[in-house]
Amino acid sequence: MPQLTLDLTTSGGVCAPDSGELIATERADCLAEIFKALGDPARVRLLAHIATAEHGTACACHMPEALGISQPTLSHHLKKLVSAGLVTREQRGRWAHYAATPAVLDVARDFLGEATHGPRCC
Amino acid sequence: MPQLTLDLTTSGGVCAPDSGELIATERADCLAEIFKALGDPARVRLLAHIATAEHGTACACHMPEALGISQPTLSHHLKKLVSAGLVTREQRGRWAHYAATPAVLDVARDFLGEATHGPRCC
DNA sequence: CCGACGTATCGACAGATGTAGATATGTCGG
DNA sequence: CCGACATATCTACATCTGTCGATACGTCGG
Repeated sequence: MPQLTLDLTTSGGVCAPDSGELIATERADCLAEIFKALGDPARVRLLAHIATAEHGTACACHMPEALGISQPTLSHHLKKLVSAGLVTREQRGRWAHYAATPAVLDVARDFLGEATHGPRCC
Repeated sequence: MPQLTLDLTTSGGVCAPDSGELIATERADCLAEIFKALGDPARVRLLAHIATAEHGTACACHMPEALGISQPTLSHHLKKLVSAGLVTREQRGRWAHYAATPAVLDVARDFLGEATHGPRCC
């Protein structure tokens, strides 16, 4: 059912009609998924740990003790990061190595940049 | 019960000892709170809408219809954004105007930048 | 082939979250 | 002072999330 009510209220009021942009639902969903994956302290530390590792990749074997979480919990968090595309998983023998995905990080960073710079007036 | 089993497994294994940095718990909590506030499509669109508004501030009055959500839900989301420090609230008469907080956005953006650039090897 | 090991999945549970209707609070116009 | 209006809070509820013990899966060494 479409909104047929003409909002004449705005013309009578003082509030400006509206000027902010509305980003597409798909993009909002995509960004929200990325940010949701980072919405946990354990995963924030995890990503930082992986991204700053020596060769850009980190083995999962030492993470439980390093972060103070159980191994199933670690696996759960890593799965979320992988699902969001923030990190990639590579099996090497019996060890799992994880690496950050700069492209996806940039997607989030670009959005924050747009929001920071505000309306491109000047 | 403390773990008394000496993990000599690591010395016998092939996996590198560990090199990734561990960021402080406080910082991880702070970042996670920011990202969690952005971990919802409605709030992502909300922030984009506010940040791209004409004078950098947006009135809440048109947001429910613009985003297709109810007024209590909008208020709930705005409260989350304010709590995380991503936006600030200013009451003007009977309207509430919201503005983005670039400093907090930069905190999140800087973290993503660190994670993107990976280990500062070169 | 077997046992040790690293990792993922399953099951369960407490707690958090998104949503909207009903209601309260506060502000303006008359 | 009262009614219209913008916004926040309260309440309720279904769903999601984080956590970990138990267990299954896959890989290696012997």
